[in-house]
Amino acid sequence: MTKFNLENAEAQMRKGILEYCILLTISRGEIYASDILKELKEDNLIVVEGTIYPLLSRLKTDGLLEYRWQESTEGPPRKYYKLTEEGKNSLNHLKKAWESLDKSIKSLTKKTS
Amino acid sequence: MTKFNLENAEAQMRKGILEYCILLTISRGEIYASDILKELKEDNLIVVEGTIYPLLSRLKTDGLLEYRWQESTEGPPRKYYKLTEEGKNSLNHLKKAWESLDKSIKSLTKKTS
DNA sequence: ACCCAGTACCTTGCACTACAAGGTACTATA
DNA sequence: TATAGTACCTTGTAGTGCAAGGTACTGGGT
Repeated sequence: MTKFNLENAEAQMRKGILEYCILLTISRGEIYASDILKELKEDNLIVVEGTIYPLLSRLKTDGLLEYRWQESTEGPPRKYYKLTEEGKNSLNHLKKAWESLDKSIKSLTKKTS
Repeated sequence: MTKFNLENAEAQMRKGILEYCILLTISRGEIYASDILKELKEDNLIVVEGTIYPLLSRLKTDGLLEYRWQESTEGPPRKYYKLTEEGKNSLNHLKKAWESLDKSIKSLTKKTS
């Protein structure tokens, strides 16, 4: 017997939005994975390492991101990511998609209340 | 070589939100699957049959929804769904989750611009 | 010299979701 | 008795996030 899992449902809600959030964060300037995680946590977005590394790799392979290595005095070298032109374009599209979705939900909520 | 697929990315964005949208729609009163689809399309939310039927079944199994059969003069009988008390509770939680997410994105966007 | 904590990268296997494609069955109309 | 329209449902696949684990660099303590 399955039981409705609210935490899971909320996690599902965050899915898919993540890509948009990461592109948004990188658009502010060069940044590396661990710091992206910290930034997102500050805005109450829960993400973990196992999620972000494969995602960054995929976005790099897809041509939305590029990176350079930089030495660190506090540990291993870091990969600093930034958006490519294509990445900036895609971010703009995702922004429109988000706004459209936001509008749809607001419309639905309005009808309901 | 994979290529970034914007439509897919936008579809991913809608994932997880769907459950919330369906509960919202049903909370307005008894309704059956095909009409839920029409309502969501009116608000620019793309959903298809193969998505909604398993989802409704799951929400019923989880105790968030209940339904009754009703004959139709225009075709086969329909399943009219409505929220249970637990369903109303979960909807409230999902609403809060959505608002939190919305807030996070707005905060991120603000920093960026 | 050695170990350990902290940082930063990455991979593998699993669970979950949406979708495409197909199927069943009822009604009304020609 | 076909055909179109409605409404239900299932199966297989692709894509995503996560938990858990692994590698490797730095610096501080003993």
